[in-house]
Amino acid sequence: MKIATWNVNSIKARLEAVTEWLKEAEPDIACLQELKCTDDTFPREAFEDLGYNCAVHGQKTYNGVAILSKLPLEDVTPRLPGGDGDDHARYLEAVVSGKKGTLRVASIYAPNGNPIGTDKYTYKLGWLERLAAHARDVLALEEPAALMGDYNVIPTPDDVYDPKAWLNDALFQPESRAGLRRIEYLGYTDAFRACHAETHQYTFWDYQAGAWQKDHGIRIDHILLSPQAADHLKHSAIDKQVRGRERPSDHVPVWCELDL
DNA sequence: ATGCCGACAGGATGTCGA
Repeated sequence: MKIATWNVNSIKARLEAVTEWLKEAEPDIACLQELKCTDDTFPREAFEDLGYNCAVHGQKTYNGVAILSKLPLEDVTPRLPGGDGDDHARYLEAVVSGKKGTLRVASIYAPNGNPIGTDKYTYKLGWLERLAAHARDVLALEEPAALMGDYNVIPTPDDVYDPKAWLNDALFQPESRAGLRRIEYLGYTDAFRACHAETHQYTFWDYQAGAWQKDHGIRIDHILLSPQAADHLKHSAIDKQVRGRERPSDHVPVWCELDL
């Protein structure tokens, strides 16, 4: 089973790019983030025509997450537990049944958190804490699970072209990195890191300052696997070439293959 | 030190992203 995640930065602006990539990459499951559209304006027909079922948790202008799946989606659940009053559409979870059992998948769009020292940064750290608490509950189910999406966290200095340039950014703060690490230390595996020893592999390049041309990227989109899923991990990769196409998202797809 | 670019809402230019 091939599962993927991609922050598309507006599904309306990216519909052609996304359908083109789906046709060539042929993931069984694709988690999308930053739809920037409501449920009723999500272009589900375009994906259903390619054989995908759609679960959507949208929001006008900001955020919005979806799960596309060639297998039927069950137990579709939007929103992280806790965080009363949090109306951001940043989390969507569902269960699919494969040939060898179920896989729980989550499409995640963690807050950016900039600038540091503001309530946006506090919100980011609190959101990551809520995610960790939920990840712990998912882990207790002792089943294959993949929590994947835009975590908006650079895990280590090896995941950024120039660590010094990001020292004052919310994505690279010790507290942000600890928030991601806390989830990994519960027992989750970073699928890409588990498959690749080489450093400086990126999933995001800013639109500005020729970041793509200079390979000034950061790795912030991650697939975290529960032990029962990691046991079936075969391969993982970043579809970097997508960033060089017409009207690209600033993020590219990350995927992994599970023997499920 | 700040903007660079791009999407959105709205109908000019400010907000947000990372």
